[in-house]
Amino acid sequence: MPEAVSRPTLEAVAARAGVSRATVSRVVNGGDGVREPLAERVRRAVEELGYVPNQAARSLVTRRHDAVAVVIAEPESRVFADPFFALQLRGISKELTAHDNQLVLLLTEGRPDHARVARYLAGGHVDGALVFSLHLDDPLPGLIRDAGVPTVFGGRPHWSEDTRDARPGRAGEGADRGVVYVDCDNRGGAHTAVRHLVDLGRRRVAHIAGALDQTSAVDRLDGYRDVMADVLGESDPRLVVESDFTPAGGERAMRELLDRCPDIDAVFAANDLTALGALRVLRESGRRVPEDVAVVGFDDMVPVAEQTEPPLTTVRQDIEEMGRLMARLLLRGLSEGRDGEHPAAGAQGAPGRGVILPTSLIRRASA
Amino acid sequence: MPEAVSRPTLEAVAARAGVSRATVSRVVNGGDGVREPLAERVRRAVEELGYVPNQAARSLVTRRHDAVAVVIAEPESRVFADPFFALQLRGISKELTAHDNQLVLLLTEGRPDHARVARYLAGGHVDGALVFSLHLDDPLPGLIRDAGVPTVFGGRPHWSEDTRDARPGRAGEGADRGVVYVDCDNRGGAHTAVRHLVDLGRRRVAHIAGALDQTSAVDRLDGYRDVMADVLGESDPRLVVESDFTPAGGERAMRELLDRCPDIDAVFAANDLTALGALRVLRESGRRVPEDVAVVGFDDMVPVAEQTEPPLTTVRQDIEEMGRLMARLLLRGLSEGRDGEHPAAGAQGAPGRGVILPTSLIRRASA
DNA sequence: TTGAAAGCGCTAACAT
DNA sequence: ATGTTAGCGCTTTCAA
Repeated sequence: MPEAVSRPTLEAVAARAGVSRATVSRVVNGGDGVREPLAERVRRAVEELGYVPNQAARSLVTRRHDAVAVVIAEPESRVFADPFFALQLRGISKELTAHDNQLVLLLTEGRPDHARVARYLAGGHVDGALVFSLHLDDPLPGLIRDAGVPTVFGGRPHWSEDTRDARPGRAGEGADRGVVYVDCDNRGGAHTAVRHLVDLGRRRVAHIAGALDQTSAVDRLDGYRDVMADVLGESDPRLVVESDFTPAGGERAMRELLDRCPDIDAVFAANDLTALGALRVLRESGRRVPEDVAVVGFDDMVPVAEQTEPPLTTVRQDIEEMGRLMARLLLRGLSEGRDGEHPAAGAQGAPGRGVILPTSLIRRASA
Repeated sequence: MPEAVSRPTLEAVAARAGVSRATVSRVVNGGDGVREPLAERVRRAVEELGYVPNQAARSLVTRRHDAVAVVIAEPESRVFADPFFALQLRGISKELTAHDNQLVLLLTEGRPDHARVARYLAGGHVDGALVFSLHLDDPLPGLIRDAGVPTVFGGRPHWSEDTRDARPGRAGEGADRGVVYVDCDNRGGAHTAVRHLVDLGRRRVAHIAGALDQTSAVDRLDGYRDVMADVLGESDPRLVVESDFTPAGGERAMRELLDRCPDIDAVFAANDLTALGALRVLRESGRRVPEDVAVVGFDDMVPVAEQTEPPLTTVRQDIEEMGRLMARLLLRGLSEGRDGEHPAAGAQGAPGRGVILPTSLIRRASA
């Protein structure tokens, strides 16, 4: 297989078309200000020579890269293993592609990688970054902020000071104004799920929470509490167990719950995987689902939710759309930054801090 | 948040260190041929200024990008949705990172994207490509070949003319010599799985094949046939059904199989998801697993395989390692291409055509 | 061992 | 509307 041979340059195209480099450049970049017959000649020359612009040369002068970094921290964690990220990436990819941007994927595992990523971003290799921050104590988001790269976060960062972070004493504390992020309505979705259980007549509704160092877990817990407080005046703290978003964790939590309160008549699990574990323990314990205990999950990971026994009622979020939206927000911010507007605002401009996507309840057999 | 401010240049570092640009360049790139005291001064200046080389400028002259494209065709398909790709990406990412290369992710959906990807690769934006080709009729691999970019394939391409493609009349036909690819030992893994079932005393062993336009499905089928022919002299064609790697497909196939041959005493499913569907139908039909029918899957997608009832015996492949290996092969080919050697060989050099990773049987309860 | 200088291929002022 | 020209920041001969 041949090495990449030297590609034709602008110069070559210009020679072939009998025009100057500037003219070719104009045609190649949108071509306004060039009379049609000439433009056509140039286009033909481009075609004949198979000319493709050298991006490096172009970036050198424009200081743009038409490339965006996607940073995913700790791919070991559950998140990367489930279809979640695949879908999100797909959404991001579609949007970037539609705007002729490339996707540079940065996966990190641990500290040394953080520095590497920060350096890369600070190095101005990409025009912006889409960052998935997962854990409360993750230093990466901070580093990235410091790198001064326009950024949109996936999932509410813990320092977002958003009002939906209902925990007193946290909101606003050390927070940044103007952080742009996209998330699904975790709290609202949880609300819907628990409401559904309550509407079914259930009163002893337990919650298996996710890892509470992730905002999604916290928000879902808050949504659960909203309803419980609303309906029952107060929620029995014994009905909540923290878990870790995994099936094994779900099993452990369910056992603990059953141990504490054998009279549970419903469970809202922080995600579908957790629900999977819970279902198994419920079955082992001789309880029928949904007759004895109704179960609702979160995520609607279809391959999982449809295959459980019974099929899982769960809260769906449009994951691909989240990805697409993140990319759109970033690109919009970038182009605004370029077009003057609020040059200093970059991606963190007008659109406001966070965009929350709606969720919906998918009813199957488990509740 | 500030826009990316103008970063310090080589020039600035040179001025600060009181040396020429050339000297700084030397130090930054490995620094041989520069006396220690000077080199040290340069390093300090780099440090103080927070200098990061401008990759565009560098690429412009070196014609290298230290970037590799990962092309994944049809992310709609099952492949992208399951943890498979996430793991593979992780392996690739680790290896690339270790060699200071960036990962440019190219996801495609359909024809228009093919052209786009081909153009991108031909445009010389990256040094090489890692390509996942899935389907027999996928034009992408061919386009990529024509683009003249050093490439390593993930999974045996259908035109690999490898000897493990046992189907007569196919081998060699229109094939390329020297295609580099990495795959797991699909045929051997299938062999092991079926052998295991036979060793358990099963004789009516059925196979639910994957989509036979993918080489992995074909190779697994071949492995199954190897053993059946070996043990029973010949395999009953009614024991094989083609499916599609999905749980729903597995259900359909299992029904069909049960219909044709109610006396089946074992099933080898093309992957774990298929096995999942098969298990459900088996249970519905009143058969016990493994007592009445033993079941073996393929992939060892842990979250699935451990959660089935009963837990699934399956063939494991080291997916992350496959990714890592692909990247390693490509980078090696690239550096050989650069260092002279067989400049024309590029990534398709000495290492030979395909690298096949071993598989292993993970025994759980289903067989 | 170090420095000076010539581009890499492109865009964007500025001329015409 | 088109051409001329001056770099973008870097590596890499070539000279010293």
